[in-house]
Amino acid sequence: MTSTASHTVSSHAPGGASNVLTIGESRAHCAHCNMREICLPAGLAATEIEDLHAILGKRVKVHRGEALYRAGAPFAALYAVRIGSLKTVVLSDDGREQVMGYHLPGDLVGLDGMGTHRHESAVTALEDSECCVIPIGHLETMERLMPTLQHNLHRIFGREINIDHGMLLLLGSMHAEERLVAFLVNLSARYKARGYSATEFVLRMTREEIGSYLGLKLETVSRLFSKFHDEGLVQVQGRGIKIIDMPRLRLLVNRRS
Amino acid sequence: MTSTASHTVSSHAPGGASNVLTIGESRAHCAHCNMREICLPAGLAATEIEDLHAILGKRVKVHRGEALYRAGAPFAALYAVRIGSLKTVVLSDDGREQVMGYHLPGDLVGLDGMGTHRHESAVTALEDSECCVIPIGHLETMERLMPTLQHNLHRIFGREINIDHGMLLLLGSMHAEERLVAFLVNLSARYKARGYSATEFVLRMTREEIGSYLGLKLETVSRLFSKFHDEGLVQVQGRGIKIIDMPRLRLLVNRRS
DNA sequence: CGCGCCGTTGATATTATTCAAGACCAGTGG
DNA sequence: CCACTGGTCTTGAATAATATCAACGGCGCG
Repeated sequence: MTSTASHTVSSHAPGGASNVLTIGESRAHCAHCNMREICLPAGLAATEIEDLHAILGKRVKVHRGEALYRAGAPFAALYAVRIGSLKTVVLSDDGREQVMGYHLPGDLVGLDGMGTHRHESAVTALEDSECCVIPIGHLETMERLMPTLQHNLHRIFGREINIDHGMLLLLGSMHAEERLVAFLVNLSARYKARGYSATEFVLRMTREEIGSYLGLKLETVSRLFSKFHDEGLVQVQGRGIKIIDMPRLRLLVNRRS
Repeated sequence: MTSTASHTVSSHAPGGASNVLTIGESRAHCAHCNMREICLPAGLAATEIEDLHAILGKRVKVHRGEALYRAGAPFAALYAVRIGSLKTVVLSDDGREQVMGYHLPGDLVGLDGMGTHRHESAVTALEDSECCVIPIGHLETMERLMPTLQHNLHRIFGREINIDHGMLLLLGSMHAEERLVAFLVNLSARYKARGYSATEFVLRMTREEIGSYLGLKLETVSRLFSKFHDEGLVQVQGRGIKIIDMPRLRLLVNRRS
């Protein structure tokens, strides 16, 4: 992980001249991070953000396909996604793989380790990504000193639970079509909240991963995309998505039976 | 576990008003509660448990079929189940109901309110039940003063997330049969952890509720119970369950497609 | 260029749902 | 005591939804 990577990825890094050495060089600059409003420091005063910086570890870069952490790894930190996207995956005993989360910049990952102090699932980069490391020991200390941070953390835990409940509702009570629509609508909202286009985005998961995430087979996902495309709801070109008729999409999520 | 109800509530006056009845007398006695080892105070020193008592609200009694809280209610407290059993339910926009949790004594419920400060789901008693109330404001204060409590809470949050992930795995990748077996095996383990029989227990949910919980229809649940019964895996008599062949059950959970 | 992964599409099989009928059971009132 | 009632549970047959199997096209990459 401390591997001083051979090349810089930096789609964001200003000025090429800046340190090629390591991403750890600069601690995360929450104050200037685009995601500060939806990430951990949301609502913190400037001075508090400084305090928070004091406990941040170095950032880590995760190449596409590589793991931020694997199932069974000791729980040492939470991670805030800064750039890129990642998936949370669990492997059942018999080798079946299930995608349980799809994480965009600003999301906090790693919470699955809090219960047992070991990560129960693995997190893998879907593209070259970068995460801020928040060592858990330091975080707990800081939390005791900063009620706002404590509160933020609780909010984030709660949000995580709500997200999971949303997925339970999706998997437990929706048809294939509704699931995929809900997935698209949800993604749209999340991209919008992050300042990206709500109508045009690129999926970072294969059909198989999307299927696993939604409890469907990859063929079903593919067929549905084609269907939506034909019906003029969404333009689909491989992983490129352009939402054409959002109102009608929303109707589809809650159709009866 | 018929918890010495020496101080049970004086049956309230007729003309019942609120569905939730607070118990005036005794604060919860964690120190003597059968569930202390799996509940919030697990691992706390005796003096710490006393401190924890200081912030506990009154206990509440919830009659079968009534709500501990409803969706949309302001988030004011967490609740520890003391006696009985409850379900967590969400109602989707179009009126579909989905059971998302089945709670036994020792479980902490109400965490779904942490994200937005409103409960996103409702919790309803499946039988006459009793919960300890832990006001959230007091809890956050206490948490700052007691690292052990803070840590316990984090563990519980994490456990909750792991439980949800388990359900996601179940709903996302298991067949009907596997789901129902996993449900039984899980229940068995939870009853065992609480000092009850691991092989004989009574379901507190209807077939429909179980189906909702597992993403199946009630008829499917019924058929599968009959099938398991015929195969000598489980004796099923209405809601009475007696596990006959646990090893074979375990095999069924992870059968390859 | 050829190879491997990914995505699409069709035909078929399987699984679970839906619709329907009736049994069971506890509680209620005549 | 019995019949009645409403909710729950079981079971069967028909149906719909999704998975599976299979073939092929495309794209990126070494």
